Amino acid sequence: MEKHTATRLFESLSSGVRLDIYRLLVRRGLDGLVAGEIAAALALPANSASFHLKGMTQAGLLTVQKEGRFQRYRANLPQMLELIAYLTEECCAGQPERCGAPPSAAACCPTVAPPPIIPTVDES
Amino acid sequence: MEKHTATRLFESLSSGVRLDIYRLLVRRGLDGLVAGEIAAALALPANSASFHLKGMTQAGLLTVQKEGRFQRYRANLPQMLELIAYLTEECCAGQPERCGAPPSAAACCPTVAPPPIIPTVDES
DNA sequence: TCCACTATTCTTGTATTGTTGAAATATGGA
DNA sequence: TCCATATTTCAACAATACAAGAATAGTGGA
Repeated sequence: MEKHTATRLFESLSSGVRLDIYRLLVRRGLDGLVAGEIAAALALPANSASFHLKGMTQAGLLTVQKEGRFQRYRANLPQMLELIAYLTEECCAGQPERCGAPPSAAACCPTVAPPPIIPTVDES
Repeated sequence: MEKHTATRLFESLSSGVRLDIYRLLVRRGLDGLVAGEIAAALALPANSASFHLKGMTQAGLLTVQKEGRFQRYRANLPQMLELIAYLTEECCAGQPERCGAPPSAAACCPTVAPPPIIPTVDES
């Protein structure tokens, strides 16, 4: 994943309105919701909802499907998994045992070649 | 997790500079880096690095520890796991089997190819 | 004490984002 | 065709974020 893609996804989730939209759609899963339902559920003006839905879709966070005069939006979960993988890439320099996170997080250390860590002073 | 906490975390990751800082610190794991090393590694002016580090720390994305005249920063991985859990709460209306995998597990285990959680609508 | 080093804070200018109301586009039915 | 519904686009304004330079605070050694 490219950095620009990642920052666009995070930016999409950095507003309360868009975070609400995303979580609502995550809960709906496959069913998704049409634009009007989303606006109604969150008490948003239609144009405001449309503004955010467009941005989230362009960022890759949502998918949209035309249904007559409705637009059905769904959360793009695989994209979210890629984002998390990008975020935790080369976690703990590929040494899971050094990972300071709980056991469930130890799995965030993929078995990739040791990364080119910047030269640093060897602290104790 | 409260919504405001989540949006602040996402906002922290929505700039290229801060995303670079976070990923750098994720790779360093428990060792972390002091402010000057971070600025040097990313070719940032010291005041710019300090500005972003402060924001990320206040958001809860990083932790900081004083070491003499140095400030050692580390990625707050447990907080990231909480964030992911918040994001995928009640995924698919509480029927995770419809996703193909538990979100919390899938989120932090991208060692295998990301599973097709939801068959997304073809957006091309 | 003075000095070098580390890091942060302050200030200013610029750019971007979010919200609102009004208008426009697209679809399906009478 | 005409009309109601669903959604998007446009325009304007306030609010906020970012970057860079200068100045300030804290630490440790000579």
